[in-house]
Amino acid sequence: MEKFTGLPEEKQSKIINGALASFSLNGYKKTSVSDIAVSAGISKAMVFHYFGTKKELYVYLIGYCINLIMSQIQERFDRSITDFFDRITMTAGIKISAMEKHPASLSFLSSIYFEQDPEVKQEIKAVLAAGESFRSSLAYDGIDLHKFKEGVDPQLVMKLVQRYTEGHINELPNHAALDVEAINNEFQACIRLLRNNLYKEEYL
Amino acid sequence: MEKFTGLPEEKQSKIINGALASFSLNGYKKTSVSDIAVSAGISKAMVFHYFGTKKELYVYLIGYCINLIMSQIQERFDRSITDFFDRITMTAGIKISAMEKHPASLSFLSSIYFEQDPEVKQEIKAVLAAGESFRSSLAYDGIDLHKFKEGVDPQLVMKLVQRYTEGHINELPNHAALDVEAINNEFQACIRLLRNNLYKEEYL
DNA sequence: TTTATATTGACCGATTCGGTTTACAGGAAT
DNA sequence: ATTCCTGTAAACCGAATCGGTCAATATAAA
Repeated sequence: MEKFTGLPEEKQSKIINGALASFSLNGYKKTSVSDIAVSAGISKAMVFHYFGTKKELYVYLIGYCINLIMSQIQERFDRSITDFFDRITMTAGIKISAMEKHPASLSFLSSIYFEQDPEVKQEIKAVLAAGESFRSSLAYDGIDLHKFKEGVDPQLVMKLVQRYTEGHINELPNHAALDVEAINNEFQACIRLLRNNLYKEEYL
Repeated sequence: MEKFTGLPEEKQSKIINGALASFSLNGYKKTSVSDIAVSAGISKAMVFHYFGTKKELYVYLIGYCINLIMSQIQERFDRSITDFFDRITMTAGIKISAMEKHPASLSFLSSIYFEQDPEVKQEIKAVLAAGESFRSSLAYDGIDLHKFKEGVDPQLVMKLVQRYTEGHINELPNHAALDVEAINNEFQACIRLLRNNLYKEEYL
């Protein structure tokens, strides 16, 4: 792997982005190393020279993308925000900016969620399990759950909001940059609605 | 092909939907006939028995899906609506209901738009060209273009609206049935906005 | 039981797969 | 000039899979 990490950064990016695009588009099994080589503008032999096997490349990409968004999160995450909905708004903001800066990595990470090939399923499951607990800690740690009305399950609210933001983020690449703000506004309006109806009156 | 069209309808559907799903997911080249057979619950030999070749199957699916949405359109299209925005609202309604009734066909038709394999590119180009003029006739034939303010290009407005509805329709499968109405409302609000700002005052 | 048909598993040559090996181009050191 | 690296790709490998065929079997009508 040092063979690869020693490369000039620009070349690394080209290879990584080529591989990410190929895998995102067709999944693990249906993506051949030749595809990746063509998409990265190098020969097939170089892919093996750099990464050893197709699987090692795939696993490397998973780690690479996760590191990328992890650093994005650590850079912008503000643990001092303890309000449930403010926290959601902040994490959504991080997601959107990550989508703007590293679209290929994000779409690759969503693609691994559906990957079924037994050759990599294990590795994905592990990384996804780890990510799950991390994500829920981002959403819940230090949050004032007592602001909710009785009978309201924050976990359920989280699921709801999650699906909603997913839809919006999927839509993002289809729109020009100008629309992003409008989408954001709509998102915030939705959050406001939920807060108004799910919080106890004294916390509005 | 009569081998296939003579089959009980339910079996035909299963095969068609399996093939549509496979092709939509992985494109022409990356979809093997074995994939389709598994997805349709029959043996690979039967696919060839029914359709002759992989390409014939693909071309048949294109025709099948186009017939499907064409009949949907003819069933619900109202040529007497001459207002530009009313016409758009109507066609969007048709699209959405088609998406609800035949999601696999719709997603297959969007996938052929990006298909690049030379074995089928020609056929797709032909059918797409024919569709283009048809679609523009749906949008423009008999429309009162003089309602627009001077300097407003209806073609441009069409492009704008088209992109907007695309985004919403892509989002559709991600949401529960209850959300569809909300999305529709938002769509109509957008149309209203455009009409208010692009029509001459005497037509508001 | 015979006959016609629906269906498939096994098979074909060709291609492509993941992965290896060899050969070559060019710079550094001798 | 020659040796010796090193980064790179073309050619190659056996195995798997491709699109497609066919002989054989299961099924049902006669």
